[in-house]
Amino acid sequence: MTVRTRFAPSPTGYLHIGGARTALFAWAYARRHGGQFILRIEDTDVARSTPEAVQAILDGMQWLGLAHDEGPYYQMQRMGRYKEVIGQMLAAGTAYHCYTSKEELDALRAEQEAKKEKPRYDGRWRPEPGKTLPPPPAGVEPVVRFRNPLDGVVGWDDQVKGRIEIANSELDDFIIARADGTPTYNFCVVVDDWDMGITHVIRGDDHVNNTPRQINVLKALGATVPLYAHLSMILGDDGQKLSKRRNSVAVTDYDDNGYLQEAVLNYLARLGWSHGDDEIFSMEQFVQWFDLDHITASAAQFNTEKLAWLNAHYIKQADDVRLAGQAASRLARRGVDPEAGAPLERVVALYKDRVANLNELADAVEPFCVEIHPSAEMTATHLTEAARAALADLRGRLAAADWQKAAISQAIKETCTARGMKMPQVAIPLRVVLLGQPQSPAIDAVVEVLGRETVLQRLDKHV
RNA sequence: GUCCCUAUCGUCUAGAGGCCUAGGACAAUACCCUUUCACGGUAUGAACCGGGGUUCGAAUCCCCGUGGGGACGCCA
Repeated sequence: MTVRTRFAPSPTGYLHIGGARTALFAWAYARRHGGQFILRIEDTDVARSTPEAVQAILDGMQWLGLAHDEGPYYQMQRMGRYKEVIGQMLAAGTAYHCYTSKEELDALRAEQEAKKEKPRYDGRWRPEPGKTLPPPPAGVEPVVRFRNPLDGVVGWDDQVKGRIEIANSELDDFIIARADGTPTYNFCVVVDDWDMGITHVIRGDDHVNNTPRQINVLKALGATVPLYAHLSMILGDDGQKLSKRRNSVAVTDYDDNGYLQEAVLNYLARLGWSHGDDEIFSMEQFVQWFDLDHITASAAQFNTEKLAWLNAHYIKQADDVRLAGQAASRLARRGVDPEAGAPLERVVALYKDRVANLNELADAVEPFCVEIHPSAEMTATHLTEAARAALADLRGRLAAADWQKAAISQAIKETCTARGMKMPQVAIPLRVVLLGQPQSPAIDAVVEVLGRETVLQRLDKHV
């Protein structure tokens, strides 16, 4: 049996970080076992689903590199099939028409809540041997309800949480088709998972409570029940439920915020799953190692600092050309011409082991591309008379120097000696003049990469 | 209210009865490196939710509390 997993988001918003992890795990499981990963768009909520959201999900999946082998399937395009199955169930007696109005249902619910009972449908239209149903009220379009078993328990061996059993008496006859004939979620999922031959349902644990209902329908249909693995939820940095207001929830936000895909993927993989003490690993390794046995059953809190650490790690590893491209596009977005200054690949090489994200990298690179304007405060602090004199001295030496690190370093050292100054007393004012900041990578390397023309020109502005 | 899930350092986690005086990682602290700031290196502090069992022995198994989460829709 080949493994078939699926990711089934509803297109009502962006691909959020929790969904991304679910997708990652389902994808990895299919890859691990040489199976197929299927993408299914659950768009039956016509009021909330949008084509933009579908696109956002597709974009998010693509950014992460989670390619699907089949799909995307759209539930709205499968209406005929759902109706066909509903017809079969009605004929087989595993489903029935219910004429209870929404008002009656509300009243029933209120009554049950008043009695501190679990709100549930009371089965008034459920056909039973020897039971006489009232005549269908005129002009009322019925809903279709699933005829859930009355007793016994539904159970499954959850691949993450272990054995879960729920008494059928806890379940009621839920609606599988609305009065307008459209099928409902719990029913569509069942038909889809069945038709698509899904072997492993890997999804968020907010679906644990849907699972017994779905299993009952599957059984009524004579379908094979897949294996279920329910992933616990991801909490925000603050330990609260993820919210759009407080957290970065859309995966593409991470792109905007300067994160590399491999950092996000590695972080997500490690959030709720582990492989011994391994913290840093490639997607190839992840796919080789991934299993359902090492998934945590409890909720995990998102830790932005750890993500940042991973991101810094992957930036250090990244190819200079790739980083230069990233810096260039981020600069361009700020209206900075990335071609205007020193060669980006060389600049980026200077900063790649000092920054935690791509936006910081762009910040660092920017002074190499645009005219800089050190603040008055900055110049007042660092460009003292002595400093200016030293820089003037250095300018002369640099103008004549061979343009390579060793010679540049030599020129700076000579200036120090000539002026009777310590290295930082020259290097820091030089940084301020060249980059507008008192800190930078090794000053000789900065000078070299910036280029003679720019260096002399910036020196001239201040000395 | 009912049902379901869950509980190891601040955080992510290792741990499947003795290997645990509980390991790793992020973060924190200290020191080292250093031409500034970073990076890097070394070290330190930091946890088994509480109570009962079971057992020669429990972080690991069971029960009860407590905390957290979820579900109870003609939403998905």
